[in-house]
Amino acid sequence: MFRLSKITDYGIVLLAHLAKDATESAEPQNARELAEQVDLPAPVVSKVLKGLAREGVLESQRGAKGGYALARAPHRINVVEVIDALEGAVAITECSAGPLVCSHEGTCAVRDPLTVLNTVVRDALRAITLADLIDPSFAAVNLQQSLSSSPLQILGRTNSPSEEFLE
Amino acid sequence: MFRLSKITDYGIVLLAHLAKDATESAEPQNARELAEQVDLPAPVVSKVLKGLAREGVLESQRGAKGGYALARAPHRINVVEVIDALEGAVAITECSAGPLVCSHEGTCAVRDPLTVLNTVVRDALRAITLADLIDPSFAAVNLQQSLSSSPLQILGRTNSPSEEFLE
DNA sequence: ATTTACAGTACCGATTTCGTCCGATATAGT
DNA sequence: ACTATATCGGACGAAATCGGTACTGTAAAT
Repeated sequence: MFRLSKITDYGIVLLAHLAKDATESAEPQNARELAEQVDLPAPVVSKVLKGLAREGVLESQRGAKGGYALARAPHRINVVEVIDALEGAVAITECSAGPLVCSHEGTCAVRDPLTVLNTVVRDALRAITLADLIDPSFAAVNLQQSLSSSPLQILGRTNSPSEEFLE
Repeated sequence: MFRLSKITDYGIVLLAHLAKDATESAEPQNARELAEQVDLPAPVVSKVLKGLAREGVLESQRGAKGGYALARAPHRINVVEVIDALEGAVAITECSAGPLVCSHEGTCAVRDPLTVLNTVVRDALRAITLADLIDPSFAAVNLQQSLSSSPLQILGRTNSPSEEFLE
């Protein structure tokens, strides 16, 4: 299905890296060193960090001894913020391109439901924070649990899903 | 954030259209007529329908009087199936391109969590069916509810999210 | 003043996506 | 059998997007 851009992927890796070292060192880390540690080209890392700083996920310190540091504690930075910062908060669909798609019936029949889809996905990702990403126990536990439960049950719907899909 | 490709968007629109007429007419609808009804170029519609048929979301009938029909009832076709059929089930990230990203620490620290992200998103979309998309009450109800609840609560986590985000 | 490091932007190459087209194959009706 | 109708499968070209680089400007520390 849809995937994140590499830039966003890098952003998550970089933030996770910063989050792990965020315990004591309140000192900002500069882009070049960070690039070495993560083994990515320095210009790219710089670009990613700039984007995150512009949107308030990171705080930047200019000049000598400058660098980047998390703007908040890891558990208060969620994944949607990161994605929005690096890919510009585009929605799940862009009806903008085809305004006449549903012209024969006035307003499109699935536009509203698609925004619901969008909201569901965003909510799911908003619930995951940087702290979760660097928590070794997070992956194992949730991967298992999510197999037996459907997130939308919480919306009051029990539409008996997902036994008949092979994937 | 990440968005669906146009092809997938068209696919959802087409399926919703078919689902609405699926009540009685078990007769297949041909691509050309469908294209007119939805006001999309015929070759594109054809391509989309082909993809959906190949993956078993639609059933195709060749020859004269041929066309496409839903392979199952609308409530048994979910959104993830549609996306997988039309975009090839690519994952949320593609580490394949940069195998050395995390070489300095052996295995990447965030790979597993990212797969969790992927699972969460897929589960959220799997819970939504074609029947939901054409149900007028679906959008209004869930848009409202999803604002006050976090899908991940169901995973046994209560990490008190989302009051501090402006979006 | 000099050095360090972020800020912003512009740019090019590569990749992906979008839409189209064509020959082959299967079915229905005459 | 023949013909008209439709899907099947793949290939192709143009357009848009993405990934990565480079360059100039600005701010802070010594």
